[in-house]
Amino acid sequence: MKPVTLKQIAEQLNISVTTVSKALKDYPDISKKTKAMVKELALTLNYKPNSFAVNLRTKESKTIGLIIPEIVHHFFSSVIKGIIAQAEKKGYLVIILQSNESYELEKKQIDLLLRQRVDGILISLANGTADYNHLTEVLAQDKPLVMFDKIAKIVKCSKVIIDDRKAAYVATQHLIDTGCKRIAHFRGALLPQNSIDRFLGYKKALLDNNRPYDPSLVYICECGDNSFEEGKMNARQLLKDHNDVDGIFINTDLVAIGAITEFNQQGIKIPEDISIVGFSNWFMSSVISPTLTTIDQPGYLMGKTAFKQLYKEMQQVKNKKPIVFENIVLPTDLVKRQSTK
Amino acid sequence: MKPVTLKQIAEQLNISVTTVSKALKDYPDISKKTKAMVKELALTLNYKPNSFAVNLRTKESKTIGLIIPEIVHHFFSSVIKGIIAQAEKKGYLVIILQSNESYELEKKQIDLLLRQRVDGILISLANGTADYNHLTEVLAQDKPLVMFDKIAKIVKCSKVIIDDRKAAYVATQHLIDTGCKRIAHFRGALLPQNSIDRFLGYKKALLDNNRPYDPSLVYICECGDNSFEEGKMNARQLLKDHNDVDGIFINTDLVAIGAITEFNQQGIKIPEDISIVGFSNWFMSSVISPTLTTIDQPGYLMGKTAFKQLYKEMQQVKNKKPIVFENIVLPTDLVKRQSTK
DNA sequence: CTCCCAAACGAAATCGTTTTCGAAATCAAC
DNA sequence: GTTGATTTCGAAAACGATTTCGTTTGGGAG
Repeated sequence: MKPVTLKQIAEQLNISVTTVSKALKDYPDISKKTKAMVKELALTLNYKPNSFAVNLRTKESKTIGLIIPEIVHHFFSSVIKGIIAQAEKKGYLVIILQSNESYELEKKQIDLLLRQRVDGILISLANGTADYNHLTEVLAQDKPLVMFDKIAKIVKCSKVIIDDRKAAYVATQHLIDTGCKRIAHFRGALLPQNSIDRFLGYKKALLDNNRPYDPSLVYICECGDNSFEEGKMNARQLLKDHNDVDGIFINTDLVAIGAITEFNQQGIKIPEDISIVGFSNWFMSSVISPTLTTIDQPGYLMGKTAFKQLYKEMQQVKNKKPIVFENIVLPTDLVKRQSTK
Repeated sequence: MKPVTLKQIAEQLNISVTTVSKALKDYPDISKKTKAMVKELALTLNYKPNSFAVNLRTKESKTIGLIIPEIVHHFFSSVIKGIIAQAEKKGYLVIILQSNESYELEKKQIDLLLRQRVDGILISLANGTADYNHLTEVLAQDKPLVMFDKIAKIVKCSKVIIDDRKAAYVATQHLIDTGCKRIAHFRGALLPQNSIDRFLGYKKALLDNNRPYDPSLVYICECGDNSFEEGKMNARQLLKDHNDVDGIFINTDLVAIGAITEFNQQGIKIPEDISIVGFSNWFMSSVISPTLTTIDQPGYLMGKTAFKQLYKEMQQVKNKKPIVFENIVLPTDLVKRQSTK
């Protein structure tokens, strides 16, 4: 009933706990005979080391924490999958917490993870996070912290991101290259770095092509939930405000799909009347009609890369070496489909 | 740098570790003055109890394990969200593992979780799982185990499910009621209980309405990955095999959406030529054109409920009471949309 | 002044491992 | 038969907290 301990094995074999421990870990100073004996009994008793005791001694938990704004989200769940897969390979377990885009929660969760003595933390910031003391506290303890996707440039730690600005630039340039004259932008929330960078890429592409930048063509959503509904709303508003827009670069595929749906319903033709480029390459974008031109954002790879970097840093800490921060930028691709000419 | 311990606090205040521990936990035999002193220093030193040490003594980890076949999946990620939200409320952390539909992995992961001494386990079975020794091992240790969604009826533990058979019956009946004469079924993989029950519901609805059951109308997919492509393939095959089918009940929304796309491309009209009912009420099904009639499967609620049941059982164990198993069946709804008349 | 009781604190055992440092035993060599 | 080296094992001290019993102290009652 109660889990088997080293002590019980030792007593049954009339040897010491020390010997049992060493035998199971193949220490060289234990005879083959004893080792065989111990291992066999351990197996039949179904012995499993008590991780608390092990961790307490070794000061390693073989566990990492993951804080993410939202789990039910294709991109983020791909990231999670990448992280978990990679972590498992290296023998690490992952504790997942969802910040719900709340700074307060995020703070509490960092605290929880530190109490839990995780070996490292992966985090994608909540939109509301503007103060970084909870993060620097982690770093001050020499505990590896890697930020991904939604990061804060100011915090001195490793980061795994895509080049949002460049990707947005490419997306906008594509609209220009395919003949769009007046290009709008659905940007979503105001604050997150993603939103800022994508907006800047959009703006720069316009200016580099000697197009005027018109702020009234940029649609901001205070609610900023990047929803299907947001896309429909913005599309409706756009049709009211400007009848001359013939291209839109949209922050997120889901919003873009909302917009497409609205345009379809109102009889606006895509791409003849309006071209659309989305962002994420959510797999649904190849299913919608018309299929959506978009920027491919490699979620699984990002998760995998983020864990690899965290692992590297955990090794550095283990070897008493200083942590070397890295800034990893993953490539993105423009996926051309039917929503642009 | 290294985390603060009770000992350090004790030394700074010239009192014993015992007193510090008791003060922080508000034992009645410590004076208010000492308590205040200790608590203040603990705060300024940013003391966080070492969870390993605590767990080792108390034999509670305040951690549960979650094994799920696939994370990147709208239904499952909703379940995860429900579980995590509820767990956090009760002060539990969640370790997530993905079995990738592999029995071998699932077995290893159960072992991992037992080593980790989690207080309980939530699991949705892999399709390949047919042997349940790894699960009964958990139960034999008096460790709460709750299965959800993809369960094994044979295992004696609590389960949270929907009534797949009934839901499928309702779906099929709806096709019959709206005038379909010959109704096919895309069933996906052969093994999982879900697939079996939905098939049985489909069959029973036919027989109850004096319709012949024709096995050639049931499409099985050995790959059984419930993909968009599977839907397209099955649809293509169906058009070749039977030109008289005018209704399909499909195992999963994603497959249904694949089928719809194929039918759209081939000029088959929905619902005029063929009516379709899906399963899940994935939010994309209200976005596709035509919108998809489907069975609403409450993922978030299922996660929440599963954790609540697990929590109840963990309390029972804590209070040395026998675990009471429960079978919880959550309600489903038929959501009528454009893909049926 | 004694006795007793309550309030306030501490010593020590415990949880289950790991690891250092000796100690015992075996064996070979001289 | 002594010495030295090699195997093979164990005692004991950690790791950081919790908790059971004592022990001390002070004050009040008699």
